[in-house]
Amino acid sequence: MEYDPGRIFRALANESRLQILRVVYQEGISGTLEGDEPCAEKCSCVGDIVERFKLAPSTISHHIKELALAGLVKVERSGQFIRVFPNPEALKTISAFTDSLVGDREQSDQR
Amino acid sequence: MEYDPGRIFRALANESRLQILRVVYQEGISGTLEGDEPCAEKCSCVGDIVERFKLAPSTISHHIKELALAGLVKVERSGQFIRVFPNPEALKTISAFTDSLVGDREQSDQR
DNA sequence: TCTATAATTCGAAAAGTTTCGAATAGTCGA
DNA sequence: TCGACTATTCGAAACTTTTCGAATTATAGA
Repeated sequence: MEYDPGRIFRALANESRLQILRVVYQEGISGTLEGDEPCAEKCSCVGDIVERFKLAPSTISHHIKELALAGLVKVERSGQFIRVFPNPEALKTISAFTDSLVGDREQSDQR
Repeated sequence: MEYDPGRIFRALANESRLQILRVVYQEGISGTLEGDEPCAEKCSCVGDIVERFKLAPSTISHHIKELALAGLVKVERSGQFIRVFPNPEALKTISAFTDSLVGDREQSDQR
C-alpha cells in the first residue's frame, strides 16, 4: 500500500491525534484482534478513546478518520463497535522520508 | 538539545516546508559551511530558497523560522546573508517517536 | 419492530495557518 | 554616512483545521 508523507505529517501535527495514536499503539487491540473477547472490555473502540479525552465523540471520530486516511491506524467494524488498531507499516514511510533527507551523507551528527 | 515531536510534525505538515527542507538537506551548504566560497554561489541562503519557490521572501522567511524553531534546520548569519543548514540531530526525535509507538512489539509487519 | 447503544456526518463558530506587501533592521562597500 | 542588498517583522486577508451539538446511520437485543 501507498502512504503519503504529507498526509502522515498533517495527521501527526495535532496533539490530540498524537495522544490517540499513543493509546491505539500502546494499549491497542492486537491481543483481541482475532480473539473473541467482547470489544467493550479493553480494546481501542471509539468510545474507549472518547472516555480518555475531554473531546466530543464527533471530534474523536473525525481525528480517527484523519489517522485512518493517513494509514496510521486501521479501522474495522465489529458489531456495534468500531475497532481501531495500529498499522505500523505506515511508520516506514516516515523513516523513508527522513532517510531520503539525509541521503548520501552519513546519518550521525556532523557539526 | 531537546526537540518537541509535536513541533517537528507541525513543521513537516506543510508542503512548502517539506520542499524547503529537501533543498536545504539535499543541496545544502555542508560543503561551504566552514569554507570561504561566497555564499551567493551555491549555498542555502534565504534568497536562494526564495528563487526556487513562487512564494514571497517574507513567506519563506516565516517557513524557515518554523523549521528552525522545530530544530530541523539551523540558521547562522554570514555577513549580509543568512545561511540555512541541515540539523540531522532533530530527525532522531522522529524515529524515537515512532519507536516509542511500536514499543515492545516487533517492528515488522504483523497482520 | 422498537429501543438503546455506538459511531458518523453535517453545518457552523472559533481558532490557527498561510500568504502577501509594506515597513523595518542589519551589513557591506563606496 | 549613504545607498544597495539581504532578510525579518508586522498587520491583514484568505484559507484550513478544530471543535461542538444536532441529526443521522448501523447494530444488537428485548
